[in-house]
Amino acid sequence: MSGELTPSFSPADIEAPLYKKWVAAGYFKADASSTKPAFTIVIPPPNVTGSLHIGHALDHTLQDTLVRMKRMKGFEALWLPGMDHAGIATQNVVEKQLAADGLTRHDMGREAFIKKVWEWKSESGGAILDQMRRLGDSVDWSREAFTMDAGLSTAVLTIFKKLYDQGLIYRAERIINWCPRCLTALSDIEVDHQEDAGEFVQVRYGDGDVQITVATTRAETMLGDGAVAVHPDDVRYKDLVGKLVLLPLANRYIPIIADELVDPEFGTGAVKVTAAHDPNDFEMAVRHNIPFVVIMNEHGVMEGSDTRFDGMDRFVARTAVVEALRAEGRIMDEKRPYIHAVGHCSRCETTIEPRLSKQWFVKVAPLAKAAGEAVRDGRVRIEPEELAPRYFDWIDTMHDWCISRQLWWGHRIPVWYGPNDEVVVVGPGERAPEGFIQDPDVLDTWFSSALWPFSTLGWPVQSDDLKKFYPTSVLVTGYDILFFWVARMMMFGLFAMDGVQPFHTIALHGLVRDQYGKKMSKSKGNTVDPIEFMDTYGADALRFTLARGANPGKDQALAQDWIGGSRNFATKLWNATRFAMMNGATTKGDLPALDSLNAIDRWILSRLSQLISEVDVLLESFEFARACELIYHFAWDDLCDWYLELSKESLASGKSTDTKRVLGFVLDQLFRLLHPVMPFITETMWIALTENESLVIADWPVSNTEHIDKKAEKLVTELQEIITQVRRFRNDQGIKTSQKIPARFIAPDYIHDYVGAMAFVLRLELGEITPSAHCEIARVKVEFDLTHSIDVMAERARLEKDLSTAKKDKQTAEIKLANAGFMANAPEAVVIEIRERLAKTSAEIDRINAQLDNLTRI
RNA sequence: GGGUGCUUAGCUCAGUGGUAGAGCGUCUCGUUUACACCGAGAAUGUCGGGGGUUCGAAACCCUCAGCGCCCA
Repeated sequence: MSGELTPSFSPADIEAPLYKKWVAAGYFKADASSTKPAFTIVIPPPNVTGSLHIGHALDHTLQDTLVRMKRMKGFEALWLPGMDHAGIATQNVVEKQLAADGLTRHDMGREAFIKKVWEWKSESGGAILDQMRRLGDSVDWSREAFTMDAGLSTAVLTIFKKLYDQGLIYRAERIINWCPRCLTALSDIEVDHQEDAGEFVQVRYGDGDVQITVATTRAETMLGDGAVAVHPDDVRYKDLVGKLVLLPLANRYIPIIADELVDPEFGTGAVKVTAAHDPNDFEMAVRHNIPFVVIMNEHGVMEGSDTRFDGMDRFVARTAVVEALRAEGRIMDEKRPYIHAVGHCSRCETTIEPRLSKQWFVKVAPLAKAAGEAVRDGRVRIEPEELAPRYFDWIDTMHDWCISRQLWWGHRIPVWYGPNDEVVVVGPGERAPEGFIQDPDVLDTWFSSALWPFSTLGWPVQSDDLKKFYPTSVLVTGYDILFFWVARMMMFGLFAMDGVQPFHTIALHGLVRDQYGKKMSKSKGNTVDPIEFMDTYGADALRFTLARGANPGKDQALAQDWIGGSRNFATKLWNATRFAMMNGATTKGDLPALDSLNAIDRWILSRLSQLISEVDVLLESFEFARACELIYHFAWDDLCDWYLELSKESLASGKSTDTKRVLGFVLDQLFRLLHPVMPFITETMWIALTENESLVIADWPVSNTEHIDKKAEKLVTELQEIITQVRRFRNDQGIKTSQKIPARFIAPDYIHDYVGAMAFVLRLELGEITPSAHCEIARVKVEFDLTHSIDVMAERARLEKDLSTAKKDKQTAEIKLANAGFMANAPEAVVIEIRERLAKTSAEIDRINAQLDNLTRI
């Protein structure tokens, strides 16, 4: 039912039906055969296990804002949704379910387990998709993608083979990050470094002439030591280098070597070399031909040390080893707790164990170089640019990427091994030779997400989608996954697409923090639920709050009160629109000629025109916060507090049909401008007002420079000053709002047309009066006939306050103008401005003094 | 250790050379024919400290202090 709005705004009643309508109408569906220019965003794929958290809500709000704006601007806008298979996370979820029945994945076997995961996905996966509908995401559901889909899997095989053939994928035995709980290798970025309270002990090795004390935080690994290393220039140990020293407990002799890697300042300047259990030690061991002694199994349990510690958990062994060493009098010093950074599995928080193991790696140097260049030469822009150094810092020093995972859920590595150690990479559509066995591992989840901007568009098939929508326009994401994801997409995108970058712009936003600016975390209990917020305040209020807080690359604090404030804004708009419609606001017919309009109408059109051009520029440059701020103040201050108030008299008297048309126009344009951020409420109000089909497919407003009217703006500013002055007077005098005061205006001609409007706002009764008090600004005087005598004290206080302000302003102006340097160097316009300020404040001071004189006479 | 950002009103934050701003909170008054999820008015700041550049600095430079994030 158009043409009417319910007396109160109820988000819950309008949101779901509107979303259904939009999807049914196909507004979000992009057409690859369209002749319109393309605008593409691929969604950062949420985990299939995930649900919508407040960070998604922010990320999606910003993307939806851009996509909706571009759609209105006439672009063929595609926002492509989808999900990530999230290898470890998903496997953990399903394994946990199995564990409830006392089963492990090994009990089921690989094939059955994977089937189980797919079942889980179809039953419980993707909860986030419905939550995205709540938020109003204008994604093209017909193109929904999943990283394990057939098409995307083909993309994975294709690029794996291409990388392998060019020597960019290799298999090697290296020290990798190992999670003893997930039982898989992890890449560097899947490891979180936390400050842990550990221990730092100094252990004396050797006896008699050959003794040396080493420092360690992982005493148990000494059982696997292959050497002791010192810095080559360290005079303390010069004589010991080359000698063999007794390794306690293990009762082996190991060499003392010299290597540049050792920091002579750290600890005793001598370090133990445990080649199989530490990446730095590994490097040294390779250089010095030190044997790799593996003393721990995949579960982090001691094994193979041939000591009594075998069979102990690594942490139990740590204590036991230290005690055993102490018993031998070999502990020279110990610090406990010793706070140092320790790696933890980002999925399960288990302490990472560096482990010697054979894994597949991507050789990143050439790929990273291209990814760096694409940003350096300007093909890809990072917004805000302050974050670019962080990108370079990472990409210029990136280590080779360990891509194999000892999991079952994911893209299985397409490498087959023959009976005589032959290695064959099997591309899409190819078959492995008879008798070959496939590598059991799967690829890191980020391997497939790195292909997202083109695998979702059909690659490796040269599809219409790929031709139309690649490269994508902008990637909107939090700076926290710049390394995880963005850098990898850059590397693979440039490689797979023959140097064509995956996106033109990387627009980074910050993180949502709690109301005190603290990081949200489950352990702190300060997380918030966007769904609850939408239930309470509506999706528009949540979206507006997030967009209003989104300064490029900056974190934002969020509190429930902020969202309440946005809900209030929505209510305000709703009520203003109801009021406008009750008073006949219309969008029918042409806008009246400018010269036939009164100054108030011309003023709001002028303000609107500036708003449109400013908001447009701001949204195009990802300045969501500033754009929202401008809209908020235009709507609340200019439109509601001033334009509607100043128009009430003419609307009530029915004398102006022009105002009804202008009001309709302003609302129409405002709704268009605000629609990308608050789609639901604007759509509802706009349809009621215009009786048109949908704002989603309406045109984006264009600023009309002819509407800019400085004269009208100056006049209305003057009206605002008078009105504020009179309000202060009434307030200070304690005159009730409801009490009408007989009054008259003494003002120049150009004000006369607006005296009625002002009197209405100020509740003044115009007529011939005997004045007993007055207010005055610049060229306008308002005289009142007060039935009771005025509060002289209050009036004196008010005037004296104004006087002191004016005097201070005058003084600053005088000082400037008396400054020879200022007069000589300041630009002409600034000098004129200061002169005008001086004149204005001088007149102000005279006027106030006269009023104060008058007051003493009363 | 390397990189990077921040320090402005009680709180959270805008503000890149010309009289210090917003939201929320606070105080006073008020139901006037859209709205109390409201209106009107008010208070609140040596813009972290110290130097410098400039006619003029919250902003540019140097320096000190504190906080944060990323990486090692």
